[in-house]
Formats: sequence, C-alpha cells, structure tokens
Amino acid sequence: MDSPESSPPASTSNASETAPVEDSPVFSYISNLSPLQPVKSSSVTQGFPGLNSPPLVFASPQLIPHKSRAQFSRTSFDKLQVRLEDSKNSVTTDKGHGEQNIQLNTSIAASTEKSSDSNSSVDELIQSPSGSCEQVLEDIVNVDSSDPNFSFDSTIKKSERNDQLANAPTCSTETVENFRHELNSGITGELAVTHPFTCKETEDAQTELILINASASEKAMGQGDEVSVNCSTVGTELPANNAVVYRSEDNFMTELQNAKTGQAAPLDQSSHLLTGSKAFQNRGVRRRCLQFENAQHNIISNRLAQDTSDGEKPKTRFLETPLMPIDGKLYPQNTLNSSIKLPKPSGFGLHLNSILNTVQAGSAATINVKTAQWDCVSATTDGNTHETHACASDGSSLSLATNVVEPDNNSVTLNSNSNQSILGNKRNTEKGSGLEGTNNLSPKKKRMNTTESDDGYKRCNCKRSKCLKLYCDCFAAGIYCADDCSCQECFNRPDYEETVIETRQKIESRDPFAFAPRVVQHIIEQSPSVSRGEDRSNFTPASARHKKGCKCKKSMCLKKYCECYQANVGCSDGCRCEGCKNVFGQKGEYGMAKVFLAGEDSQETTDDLSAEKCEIDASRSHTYHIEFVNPNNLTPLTPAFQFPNHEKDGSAAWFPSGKHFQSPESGLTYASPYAMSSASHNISANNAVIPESSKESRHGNGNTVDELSAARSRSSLVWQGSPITPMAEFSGSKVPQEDVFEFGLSNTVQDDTPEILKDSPTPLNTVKANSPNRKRVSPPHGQPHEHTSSSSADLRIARKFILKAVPSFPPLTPCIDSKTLAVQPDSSPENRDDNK
DNA sequence: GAGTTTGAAACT
DNA sequence: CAGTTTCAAACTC
Repeated sequence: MDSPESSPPASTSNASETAPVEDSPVFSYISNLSPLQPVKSSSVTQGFPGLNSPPLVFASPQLIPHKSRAQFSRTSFDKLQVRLEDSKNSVTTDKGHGEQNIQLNTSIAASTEKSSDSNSSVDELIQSPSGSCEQVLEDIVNVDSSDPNFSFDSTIKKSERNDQLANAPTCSTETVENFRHELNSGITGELAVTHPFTCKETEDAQTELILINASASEKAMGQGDEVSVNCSTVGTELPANNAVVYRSEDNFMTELQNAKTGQAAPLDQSSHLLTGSKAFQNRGVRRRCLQFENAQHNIISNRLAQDTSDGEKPKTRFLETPLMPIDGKLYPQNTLNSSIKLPKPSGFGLHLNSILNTVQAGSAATINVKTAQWDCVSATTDGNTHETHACASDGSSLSLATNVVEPDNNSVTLNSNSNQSILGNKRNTEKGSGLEGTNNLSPKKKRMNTTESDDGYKRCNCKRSKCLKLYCDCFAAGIYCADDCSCQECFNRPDYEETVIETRQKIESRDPFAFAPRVVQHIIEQSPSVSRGEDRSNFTPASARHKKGCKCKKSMCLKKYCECYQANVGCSDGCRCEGCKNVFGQKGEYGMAKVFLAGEDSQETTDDLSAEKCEIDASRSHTYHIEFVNPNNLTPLTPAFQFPNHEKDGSAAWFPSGKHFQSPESGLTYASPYAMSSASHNISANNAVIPESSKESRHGNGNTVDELSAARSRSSLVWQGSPITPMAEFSGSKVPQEDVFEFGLSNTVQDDTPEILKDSPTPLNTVKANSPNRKRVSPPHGQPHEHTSSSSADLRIARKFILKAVPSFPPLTPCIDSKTLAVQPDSSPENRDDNK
C-alpha cells in the first residue's frame, strides 16, 4: 500500500507532468497504488515517502550521546539528517500540523547539518507547492495550543498521527532556501531542532538539550540561542510535553523567519514561556556545563557567544545571559538538584554528572533529577526552577520524591526558586554584588545563607582554596560560585572556566569519582497507595548511602560534620566512623539490610540493628556486601536521582531501616543502583541530575497515579535520551547526572514486572537489578497501581527504550570503587545487556 | 562575629 | 595505605 516506492512521485498529479513515465503501465499502476496525494510530488519522490519516520526523528536526537553532544560531529548530524529527511519526506506527503511542524523542523535541522548538501531536504520542502513556511509555522503554533494531547510519547505516536494529518503546508522554495542559508550560517539550527524533542521527553534530556542548544547557540549566535532557550522555557513552563516541543520548534521557526525578514520576532507563545524561565535556563546551562565536562566546553563557547551576542540578542534569549553558575541552578544543577539539585549542590552528590547528577543538571540535568514532577522538572531547565516545580508537582515521579528525605534542604531550596533564579543571574556579576543582598539577614539566616542559598544551592565561603578544590562545595558540586557566595579569590566562575575545567580534570585524574555525587541513592518504589498519597508513612522514598563513607570520630554521625548525616543518609559499611549513631541508618544497618535483602539471615539482621551485628551479617553475606555495601558502588546510583541541588535531600533517603533495601533481588537491586550510578557517571552530571526535590519529592510521593504514569512514560523517553549521552564517552568521573537519573527511571520502567509496580511499595518491587553487574533500576517513585494496566504499557515502552539505552551506556566508574579500579568493567554496557 | 571543633580533602 | 596538614563547614559562645 504505502510502499515507499510506489507512493511517491508517481502521485497522480505528477503523473501528468512526467509524460514518458506516465505512459508506462507500470507507472500508472504505481500511481494508482499510491494513496498519497501528490501535493508535493517532486519532493516526495526524492525522499522516501513511504518511510514514515517521524518517530525516528524524535528518537534520533535522543540517541545522540552526551558526549556526542559536545562534539556532535557532523557524522552524527548526517545520520540525523537521514532520519530527518526520511521523516520529512513522510511528513511532507503526509500531513498534520503537528507533524508538519516537526517535519519542518527536522528538515531544517537536516538542512543545516548538511548545509551545503542539505539542500535536498530543503528542496523537498520547497517543492511542496502549497503553503508557505509562515503558514506552516502558524499552523504549528495552532497545533501546539490545540494539541494538548501531544506528549513525549507522542513522538512515537506522531507517526501514527501522520495518518490523520492532511494538507501539510509546504514552504516556498524561497523561504526554504532562506532558511537554509540561515541554518548554514549557524549549525546551531540543527541542534536546536533536536532539542525540542528531547526536551519533551525528559528533563534530563532537556538539560542535555540545553547544553546542546547552548553550544549550538554559541555557534549560531542568534538563532540557535533562542531556540535552545525556547526549549528550556518550554520545558519548564509547559507541563505538557507536546506543547513544549512544538513551541520550541515554533520559536525556532519563528526565529528563523525573523532572521530572514530581519525582524525581531516576537516570540509568540514561546516568548512568554521564555520570559519566565530565561534566567533559570541560563543558569541551568551553566551549571550543567560545570557538571558535565562535555558541557563545559559548550558552555565556554556559549559564553563567548554570549559575550559577543549579548548586545545583539533579542529579548528571548536566555542563552545570552551568561550561564549563571547558578545558584539557581540549573537544574541540574540544579535546581533540580541543584546542580543539579538544586538546592544546592551540596557538595555531596551534586556533582554535575549527575545532572540533573544529579541534572538538571544541569545539569548539570540534568535536572534532575528531577516528574509529574517531571513536568515541572522538565519544564524548568534551571536547577532552581526544577526544584520548585518538582516540589510543586511533587515530583512525582521520580525518584525525586524518593530522594527527598530531609526537610532541610527541601524547604529551603524549593521555596525560593524564583528568587534564586534571580540570584543566579547575579552570579554573572561578581560575587561581591551578590552577597550584599543576603548579608542583610540575621545571623542565623546569614549562616544558613552562607552555606545555602534560598534556592538550596550552596554558597561557599572559601578563603584559600580559591574555590578550585573540593573543599569548596560549589566546586565540588560542579557548579560555579554564585554571587552570593562569600568566597575570596574565587576562580570558580565562568570567567575562569578554563581554569575550573583544568582543575576539575586534575582532580578527576586523581579520583575519577571526585565529582560524582557523594551520596548514592537507592530508590525504592512506593506502594501504589503511597503514590496516591494515601499512606506516606509507608512510603520508602529511597535509600541512599554516602559513596565514600564518613570517618567521623567525635560527632557520632549525628552532626553535619558527618557527610552521611548531612546528606540524610545512613552510614554504610563503607564508613569508618566510630560510634556511629546516624539516625538515618547506622553503619551496621546498611550491611544488614543487604543481608536481609539477600534473604539470608534476614531475621537476624533485621532484629538486631546493632552495628556489630550488622557488620557480622554483612561479613556473612560477603557477596552482598561487595555489591551493596560498597559505598562506591552506591554512589553511582545517587547521581541519577540526585539533583544537583540537594544532594542531601535528594539523596536523602529514608532509611527507616535497612529493610528498605531488601528485595528478593536485593542484591541485584543494590547492584543495579550501582550500575545506574555508573551509568550516571557516564553522564558526568544530573545531574543534576536528577531533579530532586527532597521535600517535594515527599509530596511528590503522593503524586497521583497519572503523574506517575506520566513520569514513567517520560522516564522511558528520558531514557532514550540517555542513550544520547554516551556514558562511555565520559571519562569515568564525568557522568551527566541527568542521564543517570534517566537511567534510573528507565530502569525502573525496565523492570519487566509491572507487577512489581502493582505490588506493594516494597523496595523490592521497585528495583530490579538485572545484571549481575548490579545494574539497578530505580523505579519511579510511585507507581500507581491504579494505572497498572496502563503502566504496564508504559513499562513496555520504557523497556524498549531502556534496552536501547543500556547498551549505549558506557561502563560507569561508580560501580567500582574509585580506589579499586576494577569496577568499571561491570558497568560496561554488556553487563547491562545482561540485565535485560 | 569570633573562635573552636570537626572531618574531608589534600598532601607527604 | 597511613599519617599529617590544610581547609572550610559546622558548631559554640
């Protein structure tokens, strides 16, 4: 029917034109067969009309690994182009506004990529007689507003929609060419195009996208920036994934048009979105960059671009604004996390990697961390926003909620997101200025402020380290110092990006995991009821452990001197603390929990919490220990969930008892987290990874099933994005948190057993570690049982993504102790595959 | 706000 | 790997 071949060119209208061919019976036959209208016959012919690849288009961006983002070689683009073109072709023939929009974008992107070569794709568009680009754009806009339904998933669905779509407007050749030229001028266009897609799907993805955008924008100067901005804004503001995507695209299109016309384009829908989130986004970008080394380069370039472009850029550009180190976070840095987590990246966990380590962040994604909340998260690119959103929405989904344990970070960080964002902007300026405002506070407040910003981001007070050592929480979190930091001789600023990067590299050379989130979270799924908010008490947000463990001797792990305590996580066997009385979980408990999970001696361990006993148990279950106990292993996990901002919060897992850990597969589960973390490493960030909203997460726990389901779907999508970030590419330490986060989500999704979700909130369900390697999957917070049926579908989807993604992830260092290098092999993609 | 305590990071 | 020093946060007054 649709056979690509037949449909195409032959279309009836064309047939008349091609006299010779027409005559042939074959031709007529073909023409008859083709269902497609010959609107753009010529164009269609060129492409592969038969192939409907809209999905591919969406997918492709995601597939691109993080690293690739930074590098984003032409080859990758070419590939994308191919897909895009294919999709384009299909689209052009096809139809639908939404689709059309997408197609246009893709086509544009493709054209940009190819630049010279790309024309073909453009040409196709041009060929289409009917509409003008403007029309198309308008249509798109309409679609956006109109089509709420569009969702990330929609990307996949889009193909389906294509059928529905009809009357695709086409761009005039002139307009197309103009676009082409513009695009050629800046490669960014391509990137921008890709963004939207990713943005939709996941926060992490967004963060990544953001980075990409930034880079692109840098290159492109004007257009690209705007586009990226749009995406970010869209993500933040729009709950609906669909809307986001389209809008971003629309903006992009509009910008392009504007560029053509030379008019300052008012950003229609997108514009308003942008306004809200601009600052955040910028911040987010920067933070993330920090978190992600890869991103860093991008950031740098961005800066340059920004500097150059500042004057030029239109109102909408977020990028123009220097990426703030963010207090606010980028989410990933977020915000979500502050770096990822927003809140602040406390030193722990923030690390960029995660992206989103945490984030958002982004980054660092990362983010994020970082879903109902996802929506929120996704919506806000910045770490700050992320958090807030997450909180508000509750974080639904994700682990974020689980992560949250402690109120401290949560409350603080979450509340002031808006303010923070503002602060973040200030950061660009010199510190001094920023501090002033905060200083006015009372001593107590001052103190709080000194360490944390309202946003939840940490503020350092370094005097001698120049904020280039891990002593500096900001630096350790992979974020730039904010204006409100009280540091002296600070070099941890965008102005010294190179220095920062170099220093980071040095430190990483020493300890690849130095910037990895310190707290590894173990997410446990909530019971459905919990997810509903019915019974939170039962909810076990997540278990987390400090990656390296503490060495407290006098504080008994009851004060913030203790990193474990500070992160609201229990001490693990990896801790060398003396007299541990950590309220979040004592040393022995963790090991015991493991044992318990293992199913061996569970009673013993559970019964006796004494550290000694635990230790003993742990010793018994030697194997388990290795996987679970090893703090290092754990660390990897955290990144995923953690948000840059709050390591603590995000990481903060409740350990009501070691029991959480248990799962029949306990061993696996733990391990899995590990794996995840490792994956996260790849990311380097999520960051901010991950959006964490400690408090919010709690609230989020209560998320409605719908949210959860949505989160799942997102997660799955995110996951796809994760593949984009090639874990392998990253040096061990660098892992986009966001990715990690995603990974975790995906993992949860992955769990084959939707049943699990259905089942009790028991952690077991939530996590399944497939791989021997310990890859673990962090489940989305709560899985709404209600949706179980639907969820199952979601899960399926997620799995698909996961599978794809898994291979992509490079072995993450986290799995292995930093000290013991051996680990990485485990994280290798292969192992992951095994998990499947 | 100054000083002390604490433990991580950095160094040897 | 262990010991020491440096550093900055946490804490106390």
